[in-house]
Amino acid sequence: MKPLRSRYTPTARRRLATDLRQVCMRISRRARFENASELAPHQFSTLVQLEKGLSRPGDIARAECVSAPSMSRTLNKLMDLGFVRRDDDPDDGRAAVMQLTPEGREALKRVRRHRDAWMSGRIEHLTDDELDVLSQAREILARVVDR
Amino acid sequence: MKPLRSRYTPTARRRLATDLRQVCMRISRRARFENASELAPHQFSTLVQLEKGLSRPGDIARAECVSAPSMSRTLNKLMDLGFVRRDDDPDDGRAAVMQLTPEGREALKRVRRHRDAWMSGRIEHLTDDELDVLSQAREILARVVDR
DNA sequence: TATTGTTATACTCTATAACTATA
DNA sequence: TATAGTTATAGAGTATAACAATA
Repeated sequence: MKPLRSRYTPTARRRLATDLRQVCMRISRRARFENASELAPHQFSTLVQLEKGLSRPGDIARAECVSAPSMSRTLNKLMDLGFVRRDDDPDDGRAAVMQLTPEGREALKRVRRHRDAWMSGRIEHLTDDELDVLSQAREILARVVDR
Repeated sequence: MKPLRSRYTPTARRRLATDLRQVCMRISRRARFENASELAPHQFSTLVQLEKGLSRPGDIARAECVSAPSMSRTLNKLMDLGFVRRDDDPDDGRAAVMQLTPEGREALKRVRRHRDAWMSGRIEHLTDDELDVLSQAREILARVVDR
């Protein structure tokens, strides 16, 4: 809860917000560039939706905020790459059931491994005190981004 | 400097790196969605290069890792929007000198203001102790991303 | 008649190759 | 001959509209 009197003025809070946003966006950009050739951004995030358990093309399109025809095309491409499998829904003749193949899971793992390796290299040289700060920050930021 | 004995095992460090990367990418993604209709990503980052002082189309293309024709097209669009101005280089008849217009600066400011407003809303409710952690984390992360 | 998904078509961003103008 | 930039053309992702099949 925000106390009535805070050491942080509105200006200081705004400044902190700006700095945090910028540094997060720069980290994100750099991490994304690692192994960027493995999967295009829309392909990666589509695989993530499948990993989360979404299986219907329409649901995935809505989750990714793209049109149904775009998702149709993306899923076709991912099937060509062998990362996604399509089956007919036994309960609804109109619907399709998409799922990750083992190769698709491996592709996700490879991309994440590269990104994580880059980030690990960044924090490698930090002191325990600095790691303590980042460890607490991780928890606060995770809480804050979701609410 | 990394001490010889650390409370952080290699596994704990890897876990921290992964968590930090993920939360930064999620914050980045959400912030980017704020006012996403104002400028496309490639337009925004091109304006940022001009803001940094780059003026030659070729230099900007290299900085953005896109081809010269792509940058040519992007700059034409930004000129149509009134965000960028083009002059001939007086010293080199082949070259062009691009610069931000006041409208271009305003557009950058608007996008950043929306993103910052989103981030400010996220940290608004935090306690002073939590803000202290984030304030220290901001400094550590900024140092770490550049090196 | 509504819903799921694809096909048809067009627009944008990207690239490579070819071109113009200048150094 | 090399460099700066544009034009020509093609490939990929996106959208809307129209369509097929099923509920």
